Amino acid sequence: MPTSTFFNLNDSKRAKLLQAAEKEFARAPLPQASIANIVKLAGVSRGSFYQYFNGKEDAFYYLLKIHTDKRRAYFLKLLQEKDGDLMASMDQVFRTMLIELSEEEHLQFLKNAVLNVTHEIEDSFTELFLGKQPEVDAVNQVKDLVDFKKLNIDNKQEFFHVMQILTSVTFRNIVDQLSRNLSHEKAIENFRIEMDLLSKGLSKVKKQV
Amino acid sequence: MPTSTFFNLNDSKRAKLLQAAEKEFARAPLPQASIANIVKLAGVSRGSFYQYFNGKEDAFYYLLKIHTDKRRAYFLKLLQEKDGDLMASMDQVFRTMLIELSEEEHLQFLKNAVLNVTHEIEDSFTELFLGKQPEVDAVNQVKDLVDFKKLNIDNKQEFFHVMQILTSVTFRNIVDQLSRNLSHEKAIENFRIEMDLLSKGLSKVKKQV
DNA sequence: ATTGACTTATGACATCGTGTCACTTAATAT
DNA sequence: ATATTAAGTGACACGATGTCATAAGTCAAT
Repeated sequence: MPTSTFFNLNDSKRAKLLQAAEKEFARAPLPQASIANIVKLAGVSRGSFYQYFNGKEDAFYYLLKIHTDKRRAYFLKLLQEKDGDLMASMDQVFRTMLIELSEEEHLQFLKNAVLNVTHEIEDSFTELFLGKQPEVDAVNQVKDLVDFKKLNIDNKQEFFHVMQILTSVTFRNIVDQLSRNLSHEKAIENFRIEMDLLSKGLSKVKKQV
Repeated sequence: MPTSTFFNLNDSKRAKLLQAAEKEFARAPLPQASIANIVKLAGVSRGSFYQYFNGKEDAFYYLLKIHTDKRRAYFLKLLQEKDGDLMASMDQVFRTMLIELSEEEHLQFLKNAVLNVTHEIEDSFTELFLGKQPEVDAVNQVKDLVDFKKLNIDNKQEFFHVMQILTSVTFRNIVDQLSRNLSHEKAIENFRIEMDLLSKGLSKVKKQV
Protein backbone atom coordinates (compact mmCIF):
# COMPACT_ATOMS: atom_id res chain seq x y z
CA MET A 1 0.00 0.00 0.00
CA PRO A 2 1.15 3.55 -0.70
CA THR A 3 2.24 5.61 2.30
CA SER A 4 0.11 8.10 4.19
CA THR A 5 2.21 10.80 2.58
CA PHE A 6 0.80 9.72 -0.73
CA PHE A 7 -2.76 9.90 0.48
CA ASN A 8 -2.13 13.33 1.97
CA LEU A 9 -1.26 14.68 -1.44
CA ASN A 10 -3.76 16.93 -3.12
CA ASP A 11 -6.00 15.23 -5.62
CA SER A 12 -4.38 16.52 -8.77
CA LYS A 13 -0.89 15.48 -7.76
CA ARG A 14 -2.08 12.07 -6.66
CA ALA A 15 -3.92 11.64 -9.92
CA LYS A 16 -0.88 12.72 -11.89
CA LEU A 17 1.24 10.14 -10.10
CA LEU A 18 -1.22 7.35 -10.76
CA GLN A 19 -1.64 8.39 -14.35
CA ALA A 20 2.11 8.35 -14.84
CA ALA A 21 2.44 4.96 -13.21
CA GLU A 22 -0.36 3.50 -15.30
CA LYS A 23 1.21 4.85 -18.45
CA GLU A 24 4.54 3.27 -17.61
CA PHE A 25 2.96 -0.06 -16.67
CA ALA A 26 1.08 0.09 -19.93
CA ARG A 27 4.36 0.57 -21.77
CA ALA A 28 6.09 -2.36 -20.12
CA PRO A 29 5.25 -5.19 -17.75
CA LEU A 30 6.23 -4.85 -14.12
CA PRO A 31 9.76 -6.23 -14.35
CA GLN A 32 10.67 -3.95 -17.25
CA ALA A 33 8.86 -0.87 -16.05
CA SER A 34 11.16 1.74 -14.57
CA ILE A 35 10.71 4.19 -11.77
CA ALA A 36 12.81 6.67 -13.69
CA ASN A 37 10.11 6.85 -16.33
CA ILE A 38 7.31 7.21 -13.85
CA VAL A 39 8.91 10.13 -12.05
CA LYS A 40 9.78 11.76 -15.34
CA LEU A 41 6.16 11.50 -16.49
CA ALA A 42 4.83 12.71 -13.18
CA GLY A 43 7.37 15.48 -12.87
CA VAL A 44 8.55 14.60 -9.38
CA SER A 45 11.92 13.63 -8.06
CA ARG A 46 13.08 10.11 -7.62
CA GLY A 47 13.23 10.58 -3.86
CA SER A 48 9.59 11.62 -3.76
CA PHE A 49 8.50 8.44 -5.43
CA TYR A 50 10.05 6.43 -2.64
CA GLN A 51 8.25 8.62 -0.16
CA TYR A 52 4.93 7.64 -1.69
CA PHE A 53 5.52 4.01 -2.60
CA ASN A 54 7.60 1.19 -1.32
CA GLY A 55 8.82 0.48 -4.81
CA LYS A 56 7.30 -0.02 -8.21
CA GLU A 57 5.47 -3.17 -7.07
CA ASP A 58 3.65 -1.10 -4.50
CA ALA A 59 2.40 1.31 -7.13
CA PHE A 60 1.55 -1.52 -9.48
CA TYR A 61 -0.58 -3.47 -7.03
CA TYR A 62 -2.33 -0.34 -5.90
CA LEU A 63 -3.32 0.45 -9.46
CA LEU A 64 -4.43 -3.10 -9.98
CA LYS A 65 -6.56 -2.89 -6.88
CA ILE A 66 -8.30 0.22 -8.17
CA HIS A 67 -9.11 -1.61 -11.38
CA THR A 68 -10.38 -4.79 -9.77
CA ASP A 69 -12.46 -2.86 -7.26
CA LYS A 70 -14.30 -1.29 -10.16
CA ARG A 71 -14.91 -4.64 -11.78
CA ARG A 72 -16.03 -6.18 -8.55
CA ALA A 73 -18.72 -3.57 -8.22
CA TYR A 74 -19.83 -4.42 -11.74
CA PHE A 75 -19.95 -8.11 -10.91
CA LEU A 76 -22.10 -7.50 -7.86
CA LYS A 77 -24.44 -5.33 -9.89
CA LEU A 78 -24.74 -8.09 -12.48
CA LEU A 79 -25.59 -10.67 -9.84
CA GLN A 80 -28.46 -8.50 -8.70
CA GLU A 81 -29.73 -7.80 -12.18
CA LYS A 82 -29.65 -11.47 -13.07
CA ASP A 83 -31.48 -12.58 -9.93
CA GLY A 84 -28.46 -14.34 -8.49
CA ASP A 85 -27.67 -16.44 -11.53
CA LEU A 86 -23.98 -17.04 -10.93
CA MET A 87 -23.11 -18.73 -14.20
CA ALA A 88 -24.88 -16.09 -16.24
CA SER A 89 -23.08 -13.34 -14.34
CA MET A 90 -19.69 -14.94 -14.87
CA ASP A 91 -20.49 -15.24 -18.52
CA GLN A 92 -21.31 -11.56 -18.74
CA VAL A 93 -18.18 -10.55 -16.84
CA PHE A 94 -16.08 -12.60 -19.21
CA ARG A 95 -17.63 -11.02 -22.27
CA THR A 96 -17.26 -7.54 -20.88
CA MET A 97 -13.63 -8.06 -20.03
CA LEU A 98 -12.95 -9.39 -23.51
CA ILE A 99 -14.36 -6.25 -25.00
CA GLU A 100 -12.62 -3.95 -22.56
CA LEU A 101 -9.28 -5.63 -23.09
CA SER A 102 -9.60 -5.27 -26.82
CA GLU A 103 -9.96 -1.53 -26.55
CA GLU A 104 -6.46 -0.31 -27.23
CA GLU A 105 -4.68 2.29 -25.15
CA HIS A 106 -6.57 2.32 -21.91
CA LEU A 107 -6.33 -1.30 -21.04
CA GLN A 108 -2.78 -2.04 -22.05
CA PHE A 109 -1.98 -1.85 -18.38
CA LEU A 110 -4.34 -4.69 -17.62
CA LYS A 111 -3.06 -6.69 -20.55
CA ASN A 112 0.44 -6.46 -19.23
CA ALA A 113 -0.80 -7.52 -15.85
CA VAL A 114 -2.70 -10.47 -17.24
CA LEU A 115 0.13 -11.63 -19.45
CA ASN A 116 2.59 -11.56 -16.61
CA VAL A 117 0.46 -12.99 -13.90
CA THR A 118 2.07 -13.87 -10.69
CA HIS A 119 0.05 -15.63 -8.10
CA GLU A 120 -0.35 -12.27 -6.41
CA ILE A 121 -1.99 -10.96 -9.56
CA GLU A 122 -4.22 -13.97 -9.91
CA ASP A 123 -5.16 -13.58 -6.26
CA SER A 124 -6.13 -10.04 -6.95
CA PHE A 125 -8.43 -11.28 -9.69
CA THR A 126 -9.89 -13.80 -7.34
CA GLU A 127 -10.66 -10.91 -5.07
CA LEU A 128 -12.60 -9.44 -7.93
CA PHE A 129 -15.20 -12.10 -7.28
CA LEU A 130 -14.67 -13.03 -3.69
CA GLY A 131 -13.31 -9.92 -2.08
CA LYS A 132 -10.27 -9.99 0.16
CA GLN A 133 -9.80 -13.38 1.77
CA PRO A 134 -9.33 -12.37 5.40
CA GLU A 135 -12.61 -10.52 5.46
CA VAL A 136 -15.13 -13.29 5.28
CA ASP A 137 -17.76 -10.61 4.93
CA ALA A 138 -16.80 -10.14 1.33
CA VAL A 139 -17.45 -13.76 0.52
CA ASN A 140 -20.78 -13.42 2.23
CA GLN A 141 -21.57 -10.32 0.24
CA VAL A 142 -21.44 -12.42 -2.89
CA LYS A 143 -23.04 -15.42 -1.27
CA ASP A 144 -26.05 -13.38 -0.27
CA LEU A 145 -26.66 -12.35 -3.83
CA VAL A 146 -26.32 -15.78 -5.37
CA ASP A 147 -29.33 -17.94 -6.04
CA PHE A 148 -28.30 -21.26 -4.54
CA LYS A 149 -31.22 -23.14 -5.94
CA LYS A 150 -29.50 -23.15 -9.30
CA LEU A 151 -26.30 -24.58 -7.87
CA ASN A 152 -25.48 -28.17 -7.17
CA ILE A 153 -23.95 -27.76 -3.75
CA ASP A 154 -24.68 -29.34 -0.42
CA ASN A 155 -23.14 -26.95 2.04
CA LYS A 156 -21.90 -23.42 2.29
CA GLN A 157 -18.25 -24.41 2.39
CA GLU A 158 -18.58 -25.74 -1.12
CA PHE A 159 -19.63 -22.35 -2.36
CA PHE A 160 -16.19 -20.95 -1.72
CA HIS A 161 -14.70 -23.69 -3.85
CA VAL A 162 -17.21 -23.16 -6.60
CA MET A 163 -16.04 -19.58 -6.80
CA GLN A 164 -12.41 -20.65 -6.80
CA ILE A 165 -13.04 -22.99 -9.70
CA LEU A 166 -15.03 -20.49 -11.71
CA THR A 167 -12.42 -17.83 -11.15
CA SER A 168 -9.50 -20.01 -12.20
CA VAL A 169 -11.20 -21.15 -15.34
CA THR A 170 -12.48 -17.72 -16.29
CA PHE A 171 -9.13 -16.17 -15.64
CA ARG A 172 -7.27 -18.73 -17.69
CA ASN A 173 -9.67 -18.16 -20.54
CA ILE A 174 -8.84 -14.47 -20.48
CA VAL A 175 -5.13 -15.14 -20.39
CA ASP A 176 -5.55 -17.56 -23.27
CA GLN A 177 -7.40 -15.06 -25.38
CA LEU A 178 -4.66 -12.51 -24.92
CA SER A 179 -1.64 -14.76 -25.13
CA ARG A 180 -2.86 -16.72 -28.13
CA ASN A 181 -4.56 -13.78 -29.77
CA LEU A 182 -7.81 -15.61 -30.16
CA SER A 183 -10.71 -13.92 -31.88
CA HIS A 184 -13.58 -12.90 -29.64
CA GLU A 185 -15.77 -15.51 -31.22
CA LYS A 186 -13.30 -18.29 -30.61
CA ALA A 187 -12.63 -17.11 -27.07
CA ILE A 188 -16.32 -16.99 -26.28
CA GLU A 189 -16.86 -20.41 -27.78
CA ASN A 190 -14.05 -21.91 -25.71
CA PHE A 191 -15.36 -20.26 -22.60
CA ARG A 192 -18.89 -21.48 -23.25
CA ILE A 193 -17.70 -25.05 -23.74
CA GLU A 194 -15.81 -24.97 -20.47
CA MET A 195 -18.67 -23.40 -18.58
CA ASP A 196 -21.01 -26.05 -19.94
CA LEU A 197 -18.61 -28.74 -18.86
CA LEU A 198 -18.38 -27.20 -15.42
CA SER A 199 -22.16 -26.99 -15.18
CA LYS A 200 -22.92 -30.52 -16.21
CA GLY A 201 -19.88 -32.07 -14.56
CA LEU A 202 -16.89 -33.86 -15.96
CA SER A 203 -17.75 -37.35 -14.83
CA LYS A 204 -20.57 -39.66 -15.73
CA VAL A 205 -22.23 -40.10 -12.40
CA LYS A 206 -25.91 -39.86 -11.62
CA LYS A 207 -26.91 -36.49 -10.33
CA GLN A 208 -29.88 -35.61 -8.17
CA VAL A 209 -32.35 -33.16 -9.69
CA MET B 1 16.25 -22.77 -25.86
CA PRO B 2 19.96 -22.93 -25.13
CA THR B 3 22.30 -22.57 -28.09
CA SER B 4 23.93 -25.41 -29.98
CA THR B 5 27.18 -24.40 -28.31
CA PHE B 6 25.61 -25.36 -25.03
CA PHE B 7 24.58 -28.76 -26.30
CA ASN B 8 28.05 -29.33 -27.73
CA LEU B 9 29.56 -28.99 -24.30
CA ASN B 10 30.78 -32.14 -22.64
CA ASP B 11 28.38 -33.69 -20.19
CA SER B 12 30.09 -32.66 -17.02
CA LYS B 13 30.32 -29.03 -17.97
CA ARG B 14 26.74 -28.95 -19.12
CA ALA B 15 25.64 -30.58 -15.90
CA LYS B 16 27.66 -28.13 -13.86
CA LEU B 17 26.00 -25.20 -15.63
CA LEU B 18 22.53 -26.58 -15.06
CA GLN B 19 23.30 -27.38 -11.46
CA ALA B 20 24.57 -23.86 -10.90
CA ALA B 21 21.51 -22.36 -12.56
CA GLU B 22 19.14 -24.50 -10.55
CA LYS B 23 20.90 -23.54 -7.36
CA GLU B 24 20.57 -19.86 -8.15
CA PHE B 25 16.92 -20.18 -9.16
CA ALA B 26 16.35 -22.03 -5.92
CA ARG B 27 17.90 -19.15 -4.01
CA ALA B 28 15.79 -16.48 -5.68
CA PRO B 29 12.87 -16.29 -8.09
CA LEU B 30 13.58 -15.44 -11.70
CA PRO B 31 13.48 -11.65 -11.41
CA GLN B 32 15.90 -11.61 -8.48
CA ALA B 33 18.20 -14.35 -9.68
CA SER B 34 21.47 -13.06 -11.07
CA ILE B 35 23.65 -14.29 -13.86
CA ALA B 36 26.68 -13.20 -11.88
CA ASN B 37 25.86 -15.83 -9.28
CA ILE B 38 25.29 -18.56 -11.82
CA VAL B 39 28.60 -18.05 -13.55
CA LYS B 40 30.38 -17.85 -10.22
CA LEU B 41 28.86 -21.15 -9.14
CA ALA B 42 29.58 -22.79 -12.46
CA GLY B 43 33.07 -21.37 -12.69
CA VAL B 44 32.69 -19.90 -16.15
CA SER B 45 32.97 -16.38 -17.43
CA ARG B 46 30.07 -14.06 -17.92
CA GLY B 47 30.62 -14.07 -21.66
CA SER B 48 30.36 -17.83 -21.82
CA PHE B 49 26.97 -17.77 -20.20
CA TYR B 50 25.67 -15.59 -22.99
CA GLN B 51 27.14 -18.00 -25.48
CA TYR B 52 25.04 -20.80 -24.02
CA PHE B 53 21.84 -19.00 -23.16
CA ASN B 54 19.93 -16.04 -24.42
CA GLY B 55 19.64 -14.71 -20.90
CA LYS B 56 18.59 -16.02 -17.54
CA GLU B 57 15.04 -16.63 -18.74
CA ASP B 58 16.38 -19.00 -21.33
CA ALA B 59 18.18 -21.06 -18.69
CA PHE B 60 15.19 -20.92 -16.39
CA TYR B 61 12.65 -22.19 -18.88
CA TYR B 62 15.01 -24.91 -20.04
CA LEU B 63 15.35 -26.15 -16.47
CA LEU B 64 11.62 -25.97 -16.01
CA LYS B 65 11.14 -28.00 -19.14
CA ILE B 66 13.42 -30.72 -17.84
CA HIS B 67 11.37 -30.90 -14.67
CA THR B 68 7.98 -30.97 -16.35
CA ASP B 69 9.11 -33.55 -18.86
CA LYS B 70 9.89 -35.87 -15.97
CA ARG B 71 6.51 -35.29 -14.41
CA ARG B 72 4.73 -35.75 -17.66
CA ALA B 73 6.25 -39.20 -18.00
CA TYR B 74 5.02 -39.97 -14.52
CA PHE B 75 1.53 -38.79 -15.39
CA LEU B 76 1.39 -41.00 -18.47
CA LYS B 77 2.59 -43.96 -16.45
CA LEU B 78 -0.14 -43.33 -13.88
CA LEU B 79 -2.80 -43.20 -16.56
CA GLN B 80 -1.75 -46.63 -17.73
CA GLU B 81 -1.58 -48.10 -14.26
CA LYS B 82 -5.01 -46.77 -13.40
CA ASP B 83 -6.64 -48.05 -16.58
CA GLY B 84 -7.24 -44.61 -17.99
CA ASP B 85 -8.97 -43.17 -14.95
CA LEU B 86 -8.25 -39.49 -15.52
CA MET B 87 -9.59 -38.14 -12.25
CA ALA B 88 -7.75 -40.73 -10.22
CA SER B 89 -4.51 -39.97 -12.05
CA MET B 90 -4.85 -36.23 -11.50
CA ASP B 91 -5.46 -36.91 -7.87
CA GLN B 92 -2.31 -38.98 -7.61
CA VAL B 93 -0.24 -36.36 -9.46
CA PHE B 94 -1.48 -33.70 -7.08
CA ARG B 95 -0.58 -35.74 -4.01
CA THR B 96 2.83 -36.59 -5.36
CA MET B 97 3.61 -32.98 -6.17
CA LEU B 98 2.54 -31.92 -2.69
CA ILE B 99 4.98 -34.37 -1.19
CA GLU B 100 7.77 -33.49 -3.58
CA LEU B 101 7.35 -29.80 -2.99
CA SER B 102 7.50 -30.24 0.74
CA GLU B 103 10.88 -31.91 0.51
CA GLU B 104 13.22 -29.05 1.30
CA GLU B 105 16.31 -28.24 -0.73
CA HIS B 106 15.75 -30.03 -3.98
CA LEU B 107 12.47 -28.53 -4.95
CA GLN B 108 13.00 -24.96 -3.89
CA PHE B 109 13.52 -24.21 -7.55
CA LEU B 110 10.05 -25.44 -8.38
CA LYS B 111 8.57 -23.60 -5.45
CA ASN B 112 10.02 -20.37 -6.70
CA ALA B 113 8.64 -21.13 -10.12
CA VAL B 114 5.19 -21.91 -8.80
CA LEU B 115 5.04 -18.88 -6.55
CA ASN B 116 6.00 -16.56 -9.35
CA VAL B 117 3.94 -18.03 -12.10
CA THR B 118 3.73 -16.17 -15.28
CA HIS B 119 1.43 -17.42 -17.94
CA GLU B 120 4.48 -18.95 -19.58
CA ILE B 121 5.07 -20.98 -16.46
CA GLU B 122 1.46 -22.02 -16.19
CA ASP B 123 1.58 -23.01 -19.84
CA SER B 124 4.55 -25.14 -19.13
CA PHE B 125 2.54 -26.93 -16.45
CA THR B 126 -0.30 -27.39 -18.87
CA GLU B 127 2.19 -29.08 -21.12
CA LEU B 128 2.85 -31.43 -18.28
CA PHE B 129 -0.54 -32.94 -18.98
CA LEU B 130 -1.18 -32.08 -22.57
CA GLY B 131 2.23 -31.86 -24.14
CA LYS B 132 3.26 -28.98 -26.30
CA GLN B 133 0.29 -27.34 -28.00
CA PRO B 134 1.47 -27.23 -31.60
CA GLU B 135 2.04 -30.97 -31.65
CA VAL B 136 -1.46 -32.31 -31.55
CA ASP B 137 0.11 -35.73 -31.22
CA ALA B 138 0.87 -35.04 -27.60
CA VAL B 139 -2.77 -34.38 -26.82
CA ASN B 140 -3.57 -37.60 -28.58
CA GLN B 141 -0.98 -39.43 -26.58
CA VAL B 142 -2.93 -38.62 -23.46
CA LYS B 143 -6.28 -39.08 -25.14
CA ASP B 144 -5.38 -42.61 -26.16
CA LEU B 145 -4.68 -43.56 -22.59
CA VAL B 146 -7.81 -42.07 -21.09
CA ASP B 147 -10.88 -44.16 -20.49
CA PHE B 148 -13.63 -42.04 -22.01
CA LYS B 149 -16.42 -44.14 -20.66
CA LYS B 150 -15.88 -42.56 -17.28
CA LEU B 151 -16.09 -39.05 -18.68
CA ASN B 152 -19.16 -37.03 -19.41
CA ILE B 153 -18.21 -35.70 -22.80
CA ASP B 154 -19.89 -35.81 -26.14
CA ASN B 155 -17.10 -35.15 -28.58
CA LYS B 156 -13.34 -35.21 -28.76
CA GLN B 157 -13.01 -31.44 -28.80
CA GLU B 158 -14.43 -31.35 -25.34
CA PHE B 159 -11.61 -33.52 -24.07
CA PHE B 160 -9.11 -30.75 -24.63
CA HIS B 161 -11.19 -28.42 -22.51
CA VAL B 162 -11.60 -31.00 -19.80
CA MET B 163 -7.83 -31.14 -19.55
CA GLN B 164 -7.60 -27.37 -19.49
CA ILE B 165 -10.04 -27.19 -16.63
CA LEU B 166 -8.41 -29.93 -14.63
CA THR B 167 -4.99 -28.39 -15.14
CA SER B 168 -6.07 -24.91 -14.05
CA VAL B 169 -7.75 -26.15 -10.95
CA THR B 170 -4.99 -28.55 -9.98
CA PHE B 171 -2.37 -25.92 -10.56
CA ARG B 172 -4.15 -23.32 -8.52
CA ASN B 173 -4.49 -25.80 -5.70
CA ILE B 174 -0.75 -26.30 -5.70
CA VAL B 175 -0.09 -22.58 -5.74
CA ASP B 176 -2.55 -22.17 -2.90
CA GLN B 177 -0.89 -24.79 -0.79
CA LEU B 178 2.47 -23.10 -1.18
CA SER B 179 1.40 -19.49 -0.95
CA ARG B 180 -0.91 -19.98 2.00
CA ASN B 181 1.24 -22.60 3.67
CA LEU B 182 -1.62 -25.02 3.99
CA SER B 183 -1.06 -28.33 5.69
CA HIS B 184 -1.05 -31.36 3.41
CA GLU B 185 -4.29 -32.53 4.93
CA LYS B 186 -6.03 -29.23 4.32
CA ALA B 187 -4.64 -28.99 0.80
CA ILE B 188 -5.78 -32.49 -0.04
CA GLU B 189 -9.21 -31.83 1.41
CA ASN B 190 -9.61 -28.65 -0.63
CA PHE B 191 -8.48 -30.43 -3.75
CA ARG B 192 -10.85 -33.31 -3.16
CA ILE B 193 -13.79 -30.97 -2.68
CA GLU B 194 -13.02 -29.19 -5.92
CA MET B 195 -12.51 -32.39 -7.85
CA ASP B 196 -15.82 -33.70 -6.55
CA LEU B 197 -17.51 -30.49 -7.62
CA LEU B 198 -15.93 -30.79 -11.04
CA SER B 199 -17.03 -34.39 -11.33
CA LYS B 200 -20.61 -33.89 -10.34
CA GLY B 201 -21.03 -30.49 -11.98
CA LEU B 202 -21.67 -27.08 -10.55
CA SER B 203 -25.23 -26.66 -11.71
CA LYS B 204 -28.39 -28.51 -10.87
CA VAL B 205 -29.33 -29.86 -14.25
CA LYS B 206 -30.36 -33.38 -15.09
CA LYS B 207 -27.51 -35.48 -16.35
CA GLN B 208 -27.71 -38.52 -18.56
CA VAL B 209 -26.30 -41.71 -17.04
C1' DA C 1 54.47 -29.55 -37.88
C1' DT C 2 52.17 -25.74 -39.75
C1' DT C 3 48.57 -23.41 -41.43
C1' DG C 4 44.18 -21.59 -41.34
C1' DA C 5 39.26 -21.76 -40.53
C1' DC C 6 36.24 -22.24 -37.13
C1' DT C 7 34.46 -22.66 -32.50
C1' DT C 8 34.65 -21.49 -27.71
C1' DA C 9 36.07 -18.53 -23.78
C1' DT C 10 37.03 -14.24 -21.45
C1' DG C 11 36.36 -10.09 -18.65
C1' DA C 12 36.35 -5.14 -19.06
C1' DC C 13 32.99 -1.89 -20.27
C1' DA C 14 29.00 1.09 -21.25
C1' DT C 15 24.55 1.53 -19.76
C1' DC C 16 20.79 1.46 -16.94
C1' DG C 17 18.07 0.75 -12.76
C1' DT C 18 17.45 0.67 -7.77
C1' DG C 19 17.13 2.34 -3.10
C1' DT C 20 19.27 5.60 0.22
C1' DC C 21 20.54 9.64 2.58
C1' DA C 22 22.02 14.08 3.93
C1' DC C 23 20.04 18.09 2.96
C1' DT C 24 16.62 21.77 1.54
C1' DT C 25 12.17 23.66 1.42
C1' DA C 26 7.41 24.10 2.88
C1' DA C 27 3.82 23.84 6.22
C1' DT C 28 2.06 23.96 10.75
C1' DA C 29 1.94 24.63 15.57
C1' DT C 30 3.42 27.20 19.69
C1' DA D 1 9.32 34.41 15.53
C1' DT D 2 10.65 30.06 16.38
C1' DA D 3 10.37 25.27 16.69
C1' DT D 4 8.72 21.12 14.98
C1' DT D 5 7.10 18.18 11.73
C1' DA D 6 6.23 16.85 6.93
C1' DA D 7 7.42 16.85 2.07
C1' DG D 8 10.70 17.12 -1.62
C1' DT D 9 15.26 16.61 -3.83
C1' DG D 10 19.05 14.65 -6.62
C1' DA D 11 23.67 12.89 -6.21
C1' DC D 12 25.51 8.58 -5.11
C1' DA D 13 26.87 3.76 -4.17
C1' DC D 14 25.81 -0.48 -5.65
C1' DG D 15 24.70 -4.12 -8.59
C1' DA D 16 22.88 -6.14 -12.84
C1' DT D 17 22.70 -6.68 -17.87
C1' DG D 18 24.30 -7.54 -22.51
C1' DT D 19 28.19 -6.62 -25.75
C1' DC D 20 32.49 -6.76 -27.92
C1' DA D 21 37.27 -6.97 -29.07
C1' DT D 22 40.38 -10.15 -28.25
C1' DA D 23 42.49 -14.52 -26.78
C1' DA D 24 42.57 -19.48 -26.58
C1' DG D 25 41.43 -23.90 -28.16
C1' DT D 26 40.23 -27.54 -31.80
C1' DC D 27 40.95 -30.01 -35.79
C1' DA D 28 41.21 -31.25 -40.66
C1' DA D 29 44.11 -30.65 -44.56
C1' DT D 30 48.33 -29.91 -46.34
